[in-house]
Amino acid sequence: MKKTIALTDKPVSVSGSSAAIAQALSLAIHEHRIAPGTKLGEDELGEIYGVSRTVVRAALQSLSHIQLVEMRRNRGAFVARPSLEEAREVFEARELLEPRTAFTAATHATASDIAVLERHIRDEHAALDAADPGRALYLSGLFHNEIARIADHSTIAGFIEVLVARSSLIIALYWRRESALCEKHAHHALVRALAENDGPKAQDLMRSHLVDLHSALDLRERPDRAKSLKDALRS
Amino acid sequence: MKKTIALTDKPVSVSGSSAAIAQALSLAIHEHRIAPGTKLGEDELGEIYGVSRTVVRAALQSLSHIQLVEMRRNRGAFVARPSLEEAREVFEARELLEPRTAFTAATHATASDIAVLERHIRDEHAALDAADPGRALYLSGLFHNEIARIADHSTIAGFIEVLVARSSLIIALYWRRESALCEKHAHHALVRALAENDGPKAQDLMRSHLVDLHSALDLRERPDRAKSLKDALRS
DNA sequence: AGACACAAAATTGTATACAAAATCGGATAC
DNA sequence: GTATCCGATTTTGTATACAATTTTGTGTCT
Repeated sequence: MKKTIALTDKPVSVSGSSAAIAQALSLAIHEHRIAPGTKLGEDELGEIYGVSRTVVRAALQSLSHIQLVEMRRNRGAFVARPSLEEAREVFEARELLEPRTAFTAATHATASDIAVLERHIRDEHAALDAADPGRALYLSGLFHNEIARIADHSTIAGFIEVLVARSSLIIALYWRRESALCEKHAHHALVRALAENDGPKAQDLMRSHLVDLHSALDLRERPDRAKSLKDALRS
Repeated sequence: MKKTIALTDKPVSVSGSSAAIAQALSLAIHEHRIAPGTKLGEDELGEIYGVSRTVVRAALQSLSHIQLVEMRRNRGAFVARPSLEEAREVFEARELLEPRTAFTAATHATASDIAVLERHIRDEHAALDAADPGRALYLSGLFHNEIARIADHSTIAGFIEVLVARSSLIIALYWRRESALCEKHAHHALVRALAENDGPKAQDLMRSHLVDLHSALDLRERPDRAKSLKDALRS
C-alpha cells in the first residue's frame, strides 16, 4: 500500500531545509494536486524528500499554523477541509482587508510592480492554455499576494497570504461548476487602476472581484457529510 | 553561567505537550517577565520544563509563527523585537480590524459575554492594585481577544490575537512613560456599548481606544540601536 | 597593546531509537 | 450474518545521539 503523492515534478531543489518541504507541499496543495482531507504521513513524506521525520514534522507544523493542514494528536496530519462557516469567514475577511490594501497598493505602485503583475497574468493565461487549471489558480492567488506586497504592509500581507491559501482549499471544495466565469477581466482591470495610481478605483475593483469570487462558490447549507454518508449507505 | 529565566511561578500544569510550554512562554512574554531580545536556549528551556529539546523546539516554532519569537538559523530563538515600522503596521492593522469586530460583537453579545468581559476588567484592576502591571497588560490584551471571540469570527479573531500579542512586545519596547493614561474608562465604556447592543458606538469607542493606545507609544524615528551602540562606545 | 588564527566549548540541525497510541485484521460469540 | 474483542502492525510522540555551525577563549605575531 505504498501509495505515493503526486509531488514528483518539483523534487525540492535544495534539500535539508524544512521550509523547502513546506513550500513544495504548499504548492502541491495550491495547485490541487493533493486533495483536501488527504493524509500526509510523516514516513511517507520523509521518504519522498529524503529527510527524516524530524524535518517533515517541522514542515507540517508550519503548514498547520497557516491552516493548510490540520494536525490531530496521535492521528497525523491531513490537508485541511475548511467548513462552510470557515469559507464564509475567509471571504468576509478578504473583503475587509483586500480592498483597502488595493487602495494602498495603487498609491505605491511603481512601473516595475506593474510589470510583475502583468507577468503574473501572462503566466496565468499560459497555464490556462496549457490546460493546467490548478497552476492557474495558484498564480491567481500569487497575484493577490503580490498586490499586498506592493502595498508595503507586511503584517496585512501575511494575513492575506493565509487567506489566499485557505481560499485555494475552499475553491477545491466548494467551487460551483456552473459558474464558468473567468476572472481575466478583473485582474487586468485592477492592474490598469494600479498603473494609473487610481486608489479608489482599485479598491472598488478589488471589492467587486472578491464578491464575484465569493458568489462563484456554492456555500449553501447542505447535509453534513458524515450524516449523509451514513444515511446514504444505510438503506 | 546557569542563568534561569523567570518562569517558575507557572511550572506547567500538564507537561508533555509542547502547546503547554508555548502557552507558558507566551504568558511570560505577555507579562513582560522576559524582555524582547532575550535568548531562548533550547537546552535551558528543556531543563526548566523537564522535556527534551524536541518538544521545546516545537513550542518555539509555534511561537515564531505568531512572531512572538524570532528564530535565526544556527543561532537560536530570541524574543522578538518589533521594529518601529512593524509597530506602526500592527496598530494600523488593529485599527482596521478591531472597530469592525467590535461592531459585530455588539450585535452578538449576550449577558454571559458581558459578564466575562466585566470579570476581565475586574481582574485587570486587581492586577494593577497588586502592582503587577505586566499581568494587567496581559489581561488587557485578553479583553480585546474576548471581544473578537464574541464577534464569532474565528479567522479574524486569530489575526487579532496575533496583533495583540505583538502589541505586548511593542508596548514593552516603545511605551512612553510620560503618558500615564490608563485605559480603565475605555474598556468600561466599551462593555457598556456592547451590553446595549449599540454597534456603532462600540465601533467608535474601539477606534478611539486604539488611537489613544497608538499615540501613547513613542514611535518617533530614533538612531538605530546598533549604530548608536557602536557610536556610543567608540569614544 | 592590538589584530589575527586557530582550537575548544557550546549550541543548533538532523537522524535514529524507543515508547505510546491508534489502526487494521481476524477470530469468536451471538 | 453481524457485532465485538483482542493481538499484530503501523503511525505518531518523545528522547537521545551525532553532525554541523557558531561562539568563545587562548596564543602568537606584528
